Amino acid sequence: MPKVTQAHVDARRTQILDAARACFARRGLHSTTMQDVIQEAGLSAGAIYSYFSSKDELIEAIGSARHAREQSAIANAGRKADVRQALEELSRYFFAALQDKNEREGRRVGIQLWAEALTNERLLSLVRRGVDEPRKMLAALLRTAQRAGHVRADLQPDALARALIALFHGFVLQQAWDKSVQLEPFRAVVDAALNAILLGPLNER
Amino acid sequence: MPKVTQAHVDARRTQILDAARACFARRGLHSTTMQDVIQEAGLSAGAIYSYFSSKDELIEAIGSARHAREQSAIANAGRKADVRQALEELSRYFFAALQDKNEREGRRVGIQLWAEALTNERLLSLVRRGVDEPRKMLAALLRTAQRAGHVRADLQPDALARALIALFHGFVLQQAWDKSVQLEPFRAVVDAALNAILLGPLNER
Amino acid sequence: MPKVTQAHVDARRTQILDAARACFARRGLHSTTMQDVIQEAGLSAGAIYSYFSSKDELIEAIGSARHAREQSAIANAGRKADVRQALEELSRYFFAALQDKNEREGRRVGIQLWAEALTNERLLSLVRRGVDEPRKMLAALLRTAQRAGHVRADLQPDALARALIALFHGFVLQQAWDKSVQLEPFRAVVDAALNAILLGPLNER
Amino acid sequence: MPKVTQAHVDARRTQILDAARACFARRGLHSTTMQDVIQEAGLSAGAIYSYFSSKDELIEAIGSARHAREQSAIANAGRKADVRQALEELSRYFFAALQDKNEREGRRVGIQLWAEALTNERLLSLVRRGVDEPRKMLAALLRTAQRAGHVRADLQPDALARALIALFHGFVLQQAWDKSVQLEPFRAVVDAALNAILLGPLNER
DNA sequence: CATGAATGAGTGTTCATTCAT
DNA sequence: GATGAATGAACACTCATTCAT
Repeated sequence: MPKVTQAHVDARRTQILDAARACFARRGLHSTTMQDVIQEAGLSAGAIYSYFSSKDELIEAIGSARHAREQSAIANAGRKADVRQALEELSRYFFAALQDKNEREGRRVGIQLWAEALTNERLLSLVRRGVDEPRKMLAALLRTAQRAGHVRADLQPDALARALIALFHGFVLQQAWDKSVQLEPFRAVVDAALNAILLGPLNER
Repeated sequence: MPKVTQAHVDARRTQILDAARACFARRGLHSTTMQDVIQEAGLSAGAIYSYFSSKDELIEAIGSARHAREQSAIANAGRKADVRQALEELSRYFFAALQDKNEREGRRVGIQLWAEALTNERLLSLVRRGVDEPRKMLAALLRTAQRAGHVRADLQPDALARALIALFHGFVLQQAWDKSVQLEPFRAVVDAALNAILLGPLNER
Repeated sequence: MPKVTQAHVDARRTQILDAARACFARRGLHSTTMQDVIQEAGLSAGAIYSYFSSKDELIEAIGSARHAREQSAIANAGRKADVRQALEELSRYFFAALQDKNEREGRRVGIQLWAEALTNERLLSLVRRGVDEPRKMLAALLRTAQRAGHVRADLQPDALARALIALFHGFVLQQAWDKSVQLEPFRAVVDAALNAILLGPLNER
Repeated sequence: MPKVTQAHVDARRTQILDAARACFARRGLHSTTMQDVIQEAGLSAGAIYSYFSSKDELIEAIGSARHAREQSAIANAGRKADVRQALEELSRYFFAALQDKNEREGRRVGIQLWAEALTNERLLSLVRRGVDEPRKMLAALLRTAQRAGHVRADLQPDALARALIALFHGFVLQQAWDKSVQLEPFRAVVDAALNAILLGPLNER
């Protein structure tokens, strides 16, 4: 019977990841020293290294956690049978996340992971999955709708899915660069875009 | 009379910036050492430091050059009086740039500058101007068209401009993460989106 | 009345020393971490530190045990009144030890202790006694034989003893560096050398 | 035309190796920190690492230099056609080296390399060659002499060679552990042993 | 001017040891 | 007693930058 429960291990890992995320958001992936993380976490170097074997692993773990969270949220939204409902749900989720001040740190780190992925194989595969999984889900959704005549026939579902993802990624960037950027007007544009995609009775109202 | 002409100075600067860009694209802003740049440029440490006073300045200069190039291209396109023509010109420019294999390095470095901007004031202001100037230009264009009834009245020109920029930024990311991503289908979606924005006789054909 | 018997304490100490010896032989005195020893022993850090107060003490204890074992074996052999018998007994003991696969670990660690002794006073005194005690014993033996005319008069008993010890140490090294080294031919040479030392009727047969 | 000559590079390497050797002899291979070597050499960390890429490489280079020196000395001695002359030459060389106070450091480090070789493949191959090359040379010498009837027929030349090497290695150890050990009496024993090996008229005087 | 050897503060990481549970 | 998570000083090594030649 272990004296230290799995719950304790999880708590420590979370504590460390939270500290690392805060530091990375504040000073950047590379300017953050392990010393920074150590202080922020209120632990010792040894303690941190007994949970994560390197700074890179810490970075990867943050990317992983981020990926997992997004994935489950997206998968949830995608379960809606109705295209419009699913898209609305996804839109709701993303805009809610974008509004969330607590998520700000996470988004700032996320952007750094996007850049880091360009020169880090493991992060690249993580980031790719973060694009590919939602893209496939969205594309499947749109393809079904397209067959039923609810989506313009001249557009590729896959490209549409990519465009929606690009829209969100691009907005995450703009918001990170400028806190004063307004979410609502942008949301109206996205909703209009979604409506423009959808045809038929759905589109009438 | 300077022994070293301005032309020579410019050539050296360009040589160094090209070398740095190649290194940054290959190994990342932070993993690239000055030694890497020195070797790639085929110069000495001293030579490089006589043109740029620090690695940061090198990075900033690359960002600046990138900004300047984009700005002039965009300004050019924006000169068209006709909204549709202007948008088509911009779309043409961006997709041409995206297709350009020689620009691949530049885009990879660009993404890293986006991330770096989050923790580097000078880069942040550069990146912001890279968003704000095109945004203002686009927004002005769309506002004019909107007054003339050629753009849906329910959408804010500024938000529309942001969305178009987000779309491009997002696609730059996807393309950088996955070389196999197809440009054409995406372009069709963007064109459809642009058309959806534009109303009236312009939209008929 | 102690709850923990001396027998139990001894067993634990032996268990720890065996584990440490195995690790030291495998990875070297310095590359072996206490964690390695802890795992090999199947105990906890705390348990080990309650028997040995430091890694250095562990090393010293291994040296001590090694010294004690050799000393008693040599002392036994030296009890033979007859020089030839004593030398044969010693030769037998050393070559038997050298043949013993189980002793291989011990010899590997022993060599490391020889090196360590150069910078560790306590080990140095241990190693010195490991040379001096056999040397004095051998020298006394040879001196007696010399007085009886059984050993060449022109050689110093003490230097002869040193040479015999050097011969064995040197061979321990060669064997440790190369497992394929043959013992028998070397033994023949040592026996010839011993015979060359001994004169008179002893040497006749 | 390089501003820095090969001679300068060699001088720096020697300077660093000398400093490292001094430190290693004084405090041991493992207790010596790179900081120690840096101070002893009177250089900076960076300077040292531009000549040797790691502490291990420094250690190996010292081993290599030691090996090279011994090898050439031994090869020289072995050139004598006459067995007795060659053996005397070798004996002279080794005892001269053993007497040399300046070589004391080198011998102390050499012993540590012997131990290190047990857990370091590269050092092992170096140390092995340090045994095998002299052994083969000696064995060839003895084999020739044996065929001419000048060496006892019942002893294997190779084992004899090993024994001579063992004798020297063993004495290096004893001398390192105890500075007061006398060289002369030991030398008399070795000479006697060499004579015992050699037969015929050579052996008469 | 140009060079590139030299600098040295700073980095990520390790590991012998401790001590709260 | 026994445990093993936690400590933190110490380590090998890097790299942006300088400056004597």
